[in-house]
Amino acid sequence: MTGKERREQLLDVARALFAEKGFEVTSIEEIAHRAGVSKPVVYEHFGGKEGIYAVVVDREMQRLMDHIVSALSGSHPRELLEQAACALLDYIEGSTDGFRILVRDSPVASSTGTFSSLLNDIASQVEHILSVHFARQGYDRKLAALYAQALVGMVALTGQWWLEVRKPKKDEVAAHLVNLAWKGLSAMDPKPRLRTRR
Amino acid sequence: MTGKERREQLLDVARALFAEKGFEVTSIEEIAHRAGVSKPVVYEHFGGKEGIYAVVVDREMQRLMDHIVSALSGSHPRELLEQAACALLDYIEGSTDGFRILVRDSPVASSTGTFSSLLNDIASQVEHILSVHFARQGYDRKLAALYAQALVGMVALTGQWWLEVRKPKKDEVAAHLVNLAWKGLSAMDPKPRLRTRR
DNA sequence: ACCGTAACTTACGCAAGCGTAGGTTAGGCC
DNA sequence: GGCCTAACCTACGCTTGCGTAAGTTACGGT
Repeated sequence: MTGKERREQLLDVARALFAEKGFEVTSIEEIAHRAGVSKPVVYEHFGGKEGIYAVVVDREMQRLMDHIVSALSGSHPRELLEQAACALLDYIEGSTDGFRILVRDSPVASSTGTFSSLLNDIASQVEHILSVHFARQGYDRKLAALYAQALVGMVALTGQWWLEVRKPKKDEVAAHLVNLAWKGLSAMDPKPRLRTRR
Repeated sequence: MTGKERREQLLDVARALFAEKGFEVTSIEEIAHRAGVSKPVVYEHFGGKEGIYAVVVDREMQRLMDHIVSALSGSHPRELLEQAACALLDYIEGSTDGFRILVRDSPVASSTGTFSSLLNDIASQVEHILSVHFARQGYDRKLAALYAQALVGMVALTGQWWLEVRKPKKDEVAAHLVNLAWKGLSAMDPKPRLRTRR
């Protein structure tokens, strides 16, 4: 097997293991073993555990960001919200393991002292979008950060839950999330539908 | 130092360490050392790492639940929401370390295979409350689970974020969360105020 | 046919950390 | 005063898992 191939295979195996057991508990030996290879091969390619983990996380972040950014085509915030929610659920469905990894906290991230979750990066993207909307509506821009966290938390935890139960269908989940975020509990649509989708 | 005292002290130390570094990374030796005592003392009291962790988590869950349950006095769902949000933020403020622990995933929890976070227990409480409201409004009760996850995720991630930035003030954060959940982005109050609080 | 390199191996050194065995202090109780 | 027990210690065995050193196969180019 060529170097490139092996490298990709190792990344696949590692992603699955990190998703299943977390960073600390996963051992390099296990990664190597499951790839049908011996330990030093992993060191050859990635230099160590942090190394391979970093690559896995980086790729997954990239993947997720691409997914979401390319989905945002609308101008109205409600459309954007809908598209973002759909994109995230698509990502969760398509890269379940990756999502599981992103949701756990990173190993060294706590060394920064600050709130670790990688969802923070996403939240700050959302914050920018919201900030524009807020300015237009006359709300305090400072509050965009708060609402961004709230929205991201809403979608992320629901996504994590949906990952297990897989019911109702994805589009329906997205429609309800948008429904809640946009209209609120007081004025919810009993049977919300997606508007921009497909 | 008497047995009871030592036990409590060890629990305090362990809570702080688990919050700071997570379960895997925290060692019994470190707990013992920081308590100014040697390893076997910890084993004497708790039998092992899982043992002391279990007690810490159990206490913290209890504490959180008590906090929230005792705060719920209203009848209108909006009041309940407001009270719950306030209670959670109070808890976060008062037991920062405990909240950090509850938010991380538990060590053996992934062995169950199912979605690990302890927030799930809270979500199912919320689900019951929502379910009543949904029935009254003619919504599909099956959807209460989804909306419960969404609401819990919203408050939890915002709480985690607020833990770091500590701004704006707690009551204000609660007011905005209720604002978003109740009225939605489309009809938000620019300067929401708490209604039931104090 | 020969050499070099790329892919991979076995085998080891080493540190961290769990859990335990056995011994030591000290204070209450008869 | 002698004894028992509760609280604690030092010291050890053992496993796991990281990272590395040195050797082996196989294939392509000259």
